[in-house]
Amino acid sequence: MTAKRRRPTLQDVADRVGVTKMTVSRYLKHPEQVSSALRETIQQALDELGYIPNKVPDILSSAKSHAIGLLVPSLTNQVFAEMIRGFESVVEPAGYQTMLAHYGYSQSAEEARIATLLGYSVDGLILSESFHTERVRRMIKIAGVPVIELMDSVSPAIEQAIGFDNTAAAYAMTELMIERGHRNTVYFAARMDVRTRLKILGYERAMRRHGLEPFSLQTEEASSFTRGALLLRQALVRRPNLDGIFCTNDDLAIGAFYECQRLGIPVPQQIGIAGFHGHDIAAAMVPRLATVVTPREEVGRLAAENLLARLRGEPVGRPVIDLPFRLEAGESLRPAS
Amino acid sequence: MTAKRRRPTLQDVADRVGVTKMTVSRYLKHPEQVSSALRETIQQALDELGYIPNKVPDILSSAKSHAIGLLVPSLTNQVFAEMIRGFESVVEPAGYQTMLAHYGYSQSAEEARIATLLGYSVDGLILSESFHTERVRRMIKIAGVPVIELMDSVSPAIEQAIGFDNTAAAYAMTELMIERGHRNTVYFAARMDVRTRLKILGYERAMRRHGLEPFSLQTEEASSFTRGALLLRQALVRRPNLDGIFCTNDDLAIGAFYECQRLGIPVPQQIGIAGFHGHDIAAAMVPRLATVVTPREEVGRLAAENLLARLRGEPVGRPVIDLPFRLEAGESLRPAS
DNA sequence: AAACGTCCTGTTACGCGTAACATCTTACCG
DNA sequence: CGGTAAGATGTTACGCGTAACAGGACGTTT
Repeated sequence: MTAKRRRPTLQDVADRVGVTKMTVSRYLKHPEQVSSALRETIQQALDELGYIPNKVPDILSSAKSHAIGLLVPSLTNQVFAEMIRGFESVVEPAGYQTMLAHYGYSQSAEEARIATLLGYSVDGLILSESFHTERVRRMIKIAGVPVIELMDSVSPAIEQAIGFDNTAAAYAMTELMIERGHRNTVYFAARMDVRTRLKILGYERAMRRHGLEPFSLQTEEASSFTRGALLLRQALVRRPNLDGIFCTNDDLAIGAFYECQRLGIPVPQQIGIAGFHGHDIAAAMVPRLATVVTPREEVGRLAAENLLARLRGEPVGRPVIDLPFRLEAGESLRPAS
Repeated sequence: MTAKRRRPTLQDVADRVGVTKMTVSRYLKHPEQVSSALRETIQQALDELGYIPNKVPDILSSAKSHAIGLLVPSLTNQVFAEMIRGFESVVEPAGYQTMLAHYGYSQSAEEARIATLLGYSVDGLILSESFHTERVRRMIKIAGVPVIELMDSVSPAIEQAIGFDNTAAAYAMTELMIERGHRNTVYFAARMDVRTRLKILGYERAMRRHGLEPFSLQTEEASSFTRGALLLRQALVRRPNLDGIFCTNDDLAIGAFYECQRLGIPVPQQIGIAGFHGHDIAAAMVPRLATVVTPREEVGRLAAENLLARLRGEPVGRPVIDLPFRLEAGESLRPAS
């Protein structure tokens, strides 16, 4: 019977045709260099054996894998899912494979993932933070692969950052809330990553600028609808007369909104609510949620384009690519006076 | 100056220490086999050079990559994001790397992704469908890697399927709706994949069983909140006197719900609404959404455990692992009489 | 002191696709 | 018909970590 047969190699195909594996290899990469008589025979042998191209030997000798490592803190956070979609829409047609890894907002996990990805010889890296351990920076320098950092537009820690200005965005939304008469607001934050800190900064600056006292509620837990509800109840205890909630993302905002509905608090009359990112649901719900619409899919696309350019040998472009955000007032803030 | 230096290899480390690369390799894999005097020197050399382990040569000679290919149709669909989370929670601590790929519900794209993943020598594959092209089945057979198919509990096309019974789940929810007095219902389907078809089947069976006429509205577009709103308007035109909506997922259901709210249609008095999957938001919204709670994270975990067992050499377990689902009546159906 | 064991390090060979170069055939030119 | 070019195929070497085996140094046993 068939003993445990191993996956066919180029040599197996070549033997069947009666040529060397080099000829078969050429047929696969540069068919025009092979005589038309052989082409048919080789194709037939490939089909019969079911040859599956093996990239590993080439990766070993060329140290190029045609794979790009993409590191995100979390996959359940929709923002990153949409960023990934943008990224892949460019990278996949270009013939590159994405190696996705996530590190759960932990710097040591990020370090380990990067080492693993570099162990597979990825040609480039996309990171979702601009703060890294010393070892991460060193590894990347030694590996010599191009790196792009996403979702912030602060100065890049390594080479190039693509994102939007979280601080300015939060500042702008806070001002809109104030303008609409929500002056005694609370900021809801979850999972204190860098971006959240930048947003809080923008919120606080805008509040102070208008002579108001900023107040933020933070939790280490991941954000979710239920978390938003919880924070709302806490906020009402600590600031009973609050008239506005600005959330670090739409999930918290929607959770808070429903909790208001349950408690019979009219939105936006008594409390105005604003979210961040502008997911599909923000525009679908009643009332439409006020939110900062961020260009996350665009961030992914641009990251891919810039990285591919680097892999083609082009130099690093602008070190910071700052994309515009957009304020959506929705119906969860009081109407403009 | 430093000419373009390449990433250090084991040989570079060995040269610096004055041993052969075999000794350094041993230090990394079996440190107890190296004299304690050398250990320090080697570690120092590793640190100084910033050696990053290279997995590629070993993948080449062992044909084992310690990576598992995970194929999902879409990353923006939350169901898969949560399944992935369950999968990684098992696979990552076990020291395996996940290579994620998505194929946008296209069979030819699935074929291409599988070839790519096998080209990287993945040790196993997780697929999110149970229907595949002949070539896919052949490739997998030739590659000889273990494969698990997810999210259905129909008989596996290849070796083993892990999931839940979509047809039974849809049947059960349809019966619940009928029991609650929603008899003139419409099924909302988007993106007609296999699972959607199985659900429609369950819906139709339950309706017919009770002497009712099933009616389903389908679209090829991806589901979304806005899509749910759209479908609701279409349904009202085609079935003006409908009294219930059963959606293939929570997104459509929520979109339909908000559209009812906009149109002034009372839910659940005039129209009852049910979703599928039981995402966080279903329990958070007001009214709580009736939905089928599916064990998607558990599916991911079990898939990982079963695949790892296979990689340890254990035989295929039960060919079909059928996990239970749960009906959540919420507040978007009329109360039990 | 011969025989054997233990501990440590070195040597050799291997995996497989491809770039670079070598070789052979055939064709066409003056 | 020698010479050269073009076209097709073969040969060689390489990438780098590791399993398997070999060998040297030292200690212990009888």
